[in-house]
Amino acid sequence: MKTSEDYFERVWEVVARIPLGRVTTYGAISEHLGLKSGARMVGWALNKTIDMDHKNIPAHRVVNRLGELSGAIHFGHNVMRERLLQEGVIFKNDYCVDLERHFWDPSSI
DNA sequence: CAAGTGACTAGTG
DNA sequence: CCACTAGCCACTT
Repeated sequence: MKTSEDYFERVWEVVARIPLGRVTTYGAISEHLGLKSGARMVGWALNKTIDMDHKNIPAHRVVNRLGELSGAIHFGHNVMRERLLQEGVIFKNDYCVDLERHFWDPSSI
């Protein structure tokens, strides 16, 4: 628990910096944090977020590399989608956002 | 302690 | 973009 705790905090810090109406990917976050293949751990961190009621963390702005709302399973389908729609995110279909248009690079801050 | 699981990704065809 | 493989690491069983 202790080793991953710092990592979780870092993830939350990055996710909290995602501008409104923008999205990023698990891989981009993990890479920005220096982990070569920690994409799965990013998911874990966000899952913890829900458990702890970290609603300050806009986890709905994190999607997989294809722009799919892979997190909607744990978020509640409609919730994640509606939240993104409310922020003006364009969807390619019900389960996939337009990543080309809304992608935000964590390193660009 | 071994094997399975998961909000993943990159490489290859 | 699809299908398949391998790598990844914390956590659960």
